[in-house]
Amino acid sequence: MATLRDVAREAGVSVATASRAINGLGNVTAPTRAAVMAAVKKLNFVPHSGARSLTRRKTDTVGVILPDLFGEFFSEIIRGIDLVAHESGMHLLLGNMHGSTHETAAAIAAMRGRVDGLLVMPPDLKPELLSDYLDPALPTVLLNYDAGSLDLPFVAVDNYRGAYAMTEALLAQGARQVVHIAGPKHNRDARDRQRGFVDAMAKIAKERSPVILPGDFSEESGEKAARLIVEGQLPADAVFAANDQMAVGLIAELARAGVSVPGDVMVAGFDDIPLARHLSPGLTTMQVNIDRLGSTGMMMLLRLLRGDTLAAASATILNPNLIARGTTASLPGAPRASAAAGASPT
Amino acid sequence: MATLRDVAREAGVSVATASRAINGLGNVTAPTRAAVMAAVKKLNFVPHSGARSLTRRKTDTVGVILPDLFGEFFSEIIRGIDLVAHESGMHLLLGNMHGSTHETAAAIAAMRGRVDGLLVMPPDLKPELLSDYLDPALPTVLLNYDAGSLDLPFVAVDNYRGAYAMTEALLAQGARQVVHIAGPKHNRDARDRQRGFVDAMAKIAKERSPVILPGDFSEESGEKAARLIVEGQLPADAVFAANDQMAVGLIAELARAGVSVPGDVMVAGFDDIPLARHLSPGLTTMQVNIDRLGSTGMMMLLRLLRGDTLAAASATILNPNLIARGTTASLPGAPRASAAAGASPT
DNA sequence: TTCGCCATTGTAACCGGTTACGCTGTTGCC
DNA sequence: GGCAACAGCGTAACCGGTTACAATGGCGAA
Repeated sequence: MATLRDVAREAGVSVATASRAINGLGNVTAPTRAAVMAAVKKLNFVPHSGARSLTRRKTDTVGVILPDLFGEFFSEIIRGIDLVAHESGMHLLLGNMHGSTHETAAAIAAMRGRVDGLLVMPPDLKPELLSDYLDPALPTVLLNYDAGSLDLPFVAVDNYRGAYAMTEALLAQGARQVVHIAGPKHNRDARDRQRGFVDAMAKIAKERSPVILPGDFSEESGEKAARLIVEGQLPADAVFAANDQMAVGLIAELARAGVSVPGDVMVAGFDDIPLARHLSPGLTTMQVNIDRLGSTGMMMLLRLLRGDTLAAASATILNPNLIARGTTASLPGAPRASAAAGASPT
Repeated sequence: MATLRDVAREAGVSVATASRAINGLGNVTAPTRAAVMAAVKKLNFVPHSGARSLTRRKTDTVGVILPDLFGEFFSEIIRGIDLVAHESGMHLLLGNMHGSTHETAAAIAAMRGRVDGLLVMPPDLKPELLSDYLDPALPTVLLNYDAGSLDLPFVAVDNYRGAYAMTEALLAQGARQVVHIAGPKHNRDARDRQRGFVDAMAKIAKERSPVILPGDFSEESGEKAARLIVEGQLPADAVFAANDQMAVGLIAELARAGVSVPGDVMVAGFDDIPLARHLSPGLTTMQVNIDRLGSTGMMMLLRLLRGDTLAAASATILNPNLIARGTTASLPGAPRASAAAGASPT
């Protein structure tokens, strides 16, 4: 592979001039530049980005560290990030912590010297640990994580409010026995959603103590919950799953057992994965514009890179909105929710 | 940020020794190593991967260039790649050609010096162009692209055979008027699938000339096709869409018009996106293990990086397999396809 | 004609690591 | 005791670019 020195020799100029000509700096005569460009073509020279970024102290790359790459959630985040990164000519270096704390540290360390900034989504990490791993000199934006005590900008979804609103809506729809299927214990989203559920129940339906089943965001945990209900061990006329995945499993298992949704049991999820609107009946859920999580985070990071100092105060909270569909539509006498996408129940 | 020289000074040794101690090379005394490590801790030193890879001429990173990041297809590919990349401690640098040929060149050029190898998926690029862009010195594996004349290893899905088999199955199921919704004209997958359809029709159902509607892999083109059928302009008792996305749109629109699937029209897709099994009735489709496309490609690339010279002959062709579900289940008298996932119709 | 200024170009230091090579001091052996 | 072999460590060159600074030369002004 040709290097800049090769090009310079071929064009009969110095490396400095060759570099200037290639990068379009002003002070190069037209004929000189032409000679350099000819040499570039001839030798098939492509600049070595690694070397360039070493001296420029700028890589035009942002590191993205996600807990996993499984499923659509992450795919959408990456797409959102890429959308705005691409506009500013930035590249994406993907790191994957594969769920392990140890790997998180490794992933972050491996980014040193290859990225200008970091987008990190650490759903089940303690803030203290996180600050140990992060390099304070490296602009960093947290995704879907309320930094809390940490002085870091972040963008997150208001899971609490979303869950609260969904619970409210179910009760307004006439549900009397609302069961919540929770997500993984250590997962922040899951915990916030559960809190929203509990608080809404406490506020609106004091007399009924909230029932919470354990889950782990997988279809299987939804199925498990369904079996409890089917076998009659758990009276329920509405189930609010902490994510759509579980709701899907739940519905499938209920269908197998001949339980009608929403006739016998209403079901609601959280996330609005594309599958949700394709089920029949459609799944009522909290729409989170996942790609906006990524694009907003990336925009914040770009501002940091430009030198704007975002205070921790500059956190962005995205509000999910309720999409009412068929799975919560039919309690007799209850107001019938619109099936139109984007419609809000209030 | 601390550099290696800082560490060396702090530990009272030379940079060479510091480097050796940190990298665990043999010839360093235990006390010396301990001193270096103490300095590393104290200064919070993290090696600068950019600099390291410059001299090592090795980046431990592979570049992944995809036509786009939209939808699950790419997400699954990335997941497959990451799966095996992660095992070998490799990082992923994502490039996105955003559909434009010009950007493809830019994306490939930007990888120079930041990656050890390349995984490229250029669905609508001419081989000649591709070879212009690619650096022959950089190990490269093509994804989902038959390199043809190019002397490059690749991994691809046998779209032709898959489409052929699906068409066969529809006819065996009793269909008489099979319509194919094609994908984008310039897309290789789409063209191969169309060829498979045409050839199967020619072979098995000579008398019926194959009907082909244009499409672009989007749900909308499926809906458009549905409207043609509903309005009676196009007699059809079976539709084979070139991908699941279009099949989904088709089914939704047919449902709105009150056309029964599979009662009035059978429907089949291609890809087996997760949504497919969640529709009711389930969508019959050709299962492509998309993640395997990525993981297989990555494994081939790793072999190249290890120095094995794969001849172009080492291409891998993945065979899709037919998943029969509800949307092709009900022509009277026809053998009823099993709804079990993974079942083959023969 | 001579001087100074400016535009163009070259020399060389540097980014932050790795590593070939050489130096030193110990140890083993005759 | 003398010498070779060798382990541990340091010096400095290098990876492939960028860029501060100096050198050169052409031009207009005095």
